Amino acid sequence: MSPFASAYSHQDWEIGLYDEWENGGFFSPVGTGPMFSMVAPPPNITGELHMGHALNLTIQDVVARFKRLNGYRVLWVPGTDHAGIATQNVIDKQLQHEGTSAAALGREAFLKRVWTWKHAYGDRITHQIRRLGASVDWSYERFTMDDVCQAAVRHHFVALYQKGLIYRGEYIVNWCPKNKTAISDIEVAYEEVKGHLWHIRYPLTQDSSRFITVATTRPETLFGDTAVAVHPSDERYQSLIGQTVRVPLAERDIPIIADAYVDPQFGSGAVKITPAHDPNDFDMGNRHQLPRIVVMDESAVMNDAVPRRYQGLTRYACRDRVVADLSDGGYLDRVEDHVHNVGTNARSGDVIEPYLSTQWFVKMGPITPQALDVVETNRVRFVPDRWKKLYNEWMTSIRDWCISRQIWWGHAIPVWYCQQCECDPIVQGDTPTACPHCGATDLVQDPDVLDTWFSSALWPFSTMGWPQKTDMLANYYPTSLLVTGYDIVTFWVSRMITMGLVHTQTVPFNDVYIHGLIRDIHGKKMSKSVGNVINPLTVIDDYGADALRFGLMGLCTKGGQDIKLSLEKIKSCRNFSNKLWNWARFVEMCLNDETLIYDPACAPIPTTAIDRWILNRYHQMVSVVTAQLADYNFSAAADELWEFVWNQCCDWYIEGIKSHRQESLPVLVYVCFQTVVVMHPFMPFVTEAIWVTLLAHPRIQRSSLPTSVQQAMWPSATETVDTGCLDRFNRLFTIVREVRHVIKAANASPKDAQVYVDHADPDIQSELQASLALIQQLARVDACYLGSTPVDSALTASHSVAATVAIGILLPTVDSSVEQQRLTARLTQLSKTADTLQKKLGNSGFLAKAPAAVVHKVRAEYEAVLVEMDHIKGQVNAH
RNA sequence: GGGCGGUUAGCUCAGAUGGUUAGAGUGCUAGCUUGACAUGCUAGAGGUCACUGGUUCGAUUCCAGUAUCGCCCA
Repeated sequence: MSPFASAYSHQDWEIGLYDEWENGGFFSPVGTGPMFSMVAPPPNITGELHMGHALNLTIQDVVARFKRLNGYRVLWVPGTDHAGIATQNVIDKQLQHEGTSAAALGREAFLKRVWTWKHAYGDRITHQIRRLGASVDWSYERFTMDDVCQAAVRHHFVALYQKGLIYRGEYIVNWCPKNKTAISDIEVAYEEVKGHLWHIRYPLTQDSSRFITVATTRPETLFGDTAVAVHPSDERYQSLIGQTVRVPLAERDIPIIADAYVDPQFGSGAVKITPAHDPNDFDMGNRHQLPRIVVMDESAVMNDAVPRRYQGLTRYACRDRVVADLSDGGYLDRVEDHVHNVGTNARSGDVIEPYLSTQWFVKMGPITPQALDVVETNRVRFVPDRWKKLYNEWMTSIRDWCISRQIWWGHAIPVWYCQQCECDPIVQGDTPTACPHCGATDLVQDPDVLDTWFSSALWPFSTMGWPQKTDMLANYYPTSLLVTGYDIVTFWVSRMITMGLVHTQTVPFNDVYIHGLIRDIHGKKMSKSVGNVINPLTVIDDYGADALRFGLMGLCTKGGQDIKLSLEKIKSCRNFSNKLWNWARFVEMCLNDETLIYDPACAPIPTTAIDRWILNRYHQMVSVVTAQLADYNFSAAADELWEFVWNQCCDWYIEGIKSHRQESLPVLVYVCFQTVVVMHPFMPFVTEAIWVTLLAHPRIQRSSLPTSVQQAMWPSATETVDTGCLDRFNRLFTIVREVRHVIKAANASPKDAQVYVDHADPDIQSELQASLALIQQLARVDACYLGSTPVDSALTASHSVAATVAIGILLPTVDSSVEQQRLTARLTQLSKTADTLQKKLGNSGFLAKAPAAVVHKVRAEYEAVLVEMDHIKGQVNAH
C-alpha cells in the first residue's frame, strides 16, 4: 500500500503537522546565524480571521520560512489587540441583548465582563492563525492589555508627559455624539452628501437696514457665532471691517473681522465664525482672540447657551427651526443646493460634531522631524517606495494627536487629580497613595482611557519587554521587517516610527512591506452586509491552507495592487498542490522498483541529456525564486515555481525519463527534494507531507537530511546555468509540439506516425540525431528519423517546420485540403513577420543607430523566418 | 479641490534600463482509461496592450494631455 494517496488530502495532514511543529519548537529562533525578527500586526480580539489577515500573515510566514531555510535565527512574535472601541461595542451589544447595559453594570463590573469574554473568546483568532500555518513563536505571544504591555503604556505616557510632549487642553475634537467620545482625525470617514448652503443676512448693529450676508452649511451653530469674517482684500466689504453685526435670533453683537483664510469666491465671501464648533474657526478664533461659545451638549443636543425656544432640540431639529425662523424674520436671503463632505465616525456611523472639549494630546511638532528623516534617509525603507509619499504627506501636515477616549475598555490614563487641593494632576506609572502637595488621600484617576493606537505605537518593543532592558530587546530589536496593509500607514506605521525614535532612539524596523487590500472578484470590498465575503477558514477547510497561501502569493504583485480574490483561483492552487504531491508519488513509484539506496542530499552527476537539462533548469529556478523573494516579489516567485513544477518537471521531464527511469532516478530524487525545499515557504504543509513520506522510504538515505523540511538548507542560488542547454531543449520541445499539432490537425493517431526531422546546419543535425529517441517518446510517435522525408507508396506525407527544423510526418492518410489550409495559414503568418523584420532591416536609421546586437538578432530572425517560409512554400507547391 | 494607483485575451493578472512572432492562470472549443495526477493529458480559438499627441531608427513600454474606474487627503 502506497503511503501516497492518489490525490493529496490536506485534511489528513494540516492540523497534525502544525501541532507537531508548534510542540516541537520549530518556530523558535535557533542557531548562530544572522538575526531576523518581525512582530506580527495584532488582530482584534473581537475579530475573526479574514482574508486581509490571511494575506498579511502569509507574506510574513513566507519570509520567515525563507529566512529560516537560509540559516537565519528567526523570531516572529504574535499577539492580539484589545481594540478599545470595537470590543466595547461588542460587549455593549451583548448586554443590550440581555436587557441590561454598561451603565447599569457600572465600570468595574463591565470591565470584569470584558475580561471574562476575552478569556473565553479572545484566542479564537489565534487558533485560526494556526490553521493558516503561520510559524510564529507562540511562547512570546502578547496581548496589548497584558501586564507587560500595560506597564509599557504607563511608562510611555509618563515619559512623554515628562518630556512635555503630552498636554491636556481645550481643543476642537472629532466628537461622536452617539458613542459620546472623541476620536482621532484618521478615524473620521468623509463622504459627499447633498446639503444646502443657506445665505443669511446679519444686520449691522449701527444700521439695521443694512446687512452682511454670510453663507453657511450649518445654520444651527449661529448661536455660537462670535464673529463674521471676510477676506482682507475683498473690495466689497472694506468699509464693514471693524463694525459689528447682530446675530439673528440670538440678538448678540459680534465683530466683522478680516482674515486671509476666508475664500472670497465661496458663497457671499463672508463667513460666520463659530470657534467652539469648527476646527478652522477655532484656529481663527485664536488668531483674533474670539470667545468660544459651546451651544450643544455631548449628545449634540442644543444646550442652555441658546435661546430657550431651541434648547433640547437635536442639531438637526434645531437646524430646521432656525431656518424656518430666519425665513420668518426675513433674514434668509436664499438657499442653494450644495454638495459637501461630511465626516462620520467610521465605527458608529454617526456624523461627527466638531466639539470643544478638554482632552489629552500628544504634541507632534517636536517629534516628527526625526521620524521624517529616518524615512528620507532610508533607515526605514518602504516597499513599494511610493508609500513613502503618503507617509511624508501625513507627517508634514500632522496635527496634535488626541489620545483620550471617553470609554471604559482600554488603557487607563496614569493621571490622578487631588480632590483636596488645586495642584497639578499627578502623573506617574504606579498608583499614588497621597497627594504630593497636601498629603490628601482623596485622589481620583482620570476617567478616560487611551486611544488604542497609542498602545499599538509601542508594539515592536513593548512585545519585547520594554521599558525593561530585556535580552529579547538586545537580541531582536530593532526588528527587520514590518508587514502591513496600506490602510494603516498613517494610523500605525507612522506612530510606531515616531514613538520608536522617542523611546528607543532607533527605528523600530528596517523594512516596511506594504501590501494591498483584498477585494472580491469585482473589486468591491468584502463585507458581511454585501455578502461577498470569502472566509479563509472555509477556504482552508475546502482547499487547504497551502492552496489559499499560494493563491494569495500568486496575486501579491510587486506593485502592491489590491487583490481581487476568487475561489477559482484558490481551486487552481489546490490542483497545483496535488500536482506537487503526485510528482512525489511518481518518485515513490520509481523507488519501489529499486534495490539501491538513493541520497537526496547528494548532487548527482547527470548521465543523460534531459537530466542535464532539468538540473540546469532547476538551478535557474532556484536563482529566480531566491532573487524574487529577496525583492519581496512574491507573485514572480510563485509563478516561477508553478512553471518549473508543472510545466518542466511534471511534464517534459517526467515524460522524458519514463523510458530510462532507473538511470535518471538520482537526478529525479535530488531535484524533487530540493524543489520541495524551495516550495516550502509557500506551501508548508504539502511540502512537509512529501518530505516525511519520501524520507521514510526504504530506498532513501534518510540520515543525510533533517526530519523536517523546515530544517533543510535552501539550495545555492549561484550555480551556473548552461543557457545553451536550455535553448537546445526549447528547440526540441518546439519540434515536439509541432509534431503533435500536425498529427492532430491531420486527425491521425501518433502511433501511426513516422517523423523525419532535418536541418541544413551540421551542428543542428547532430543535435537532432541525438534527440531522435526523445522526440519519438515525447510525441508518442511510432518512429523518428533524421533526414528528408522518403516517398512511401503506402503512406502520405504531412510537412511543417519548427525552429527552422524541417519536419515531415508519414501518416496512413492525409486530407490534402486540410493540409493545404494549414500550410497556407502558416505561410501568411510567417510572411507578415518577415515583412516587419524586412522593414526594420531596410531602415537606414535602424541599421545606423540600433545597437549591433539588436541588428544582429533581427537579421538572424529574418533569416530563420525565410528558411521556414522556404520549407512551407516547397510543400505548398508540391501539392 | 489636491494627491496616488489602475486601464494588456471573456474573467483575474504578469511583463520589459524602449527592439519578443506580447505571456500565465482561469474560462471556452475539440479530442483523450497515455503504467504520478480527470484536482489529469493533448491540441486549438481568443489581444489594433483605453484614447490622442510627443520624444525616438523603433513606443504596449518613456513624456504630456484626454477619458474612465478605484482609493487616500482636505
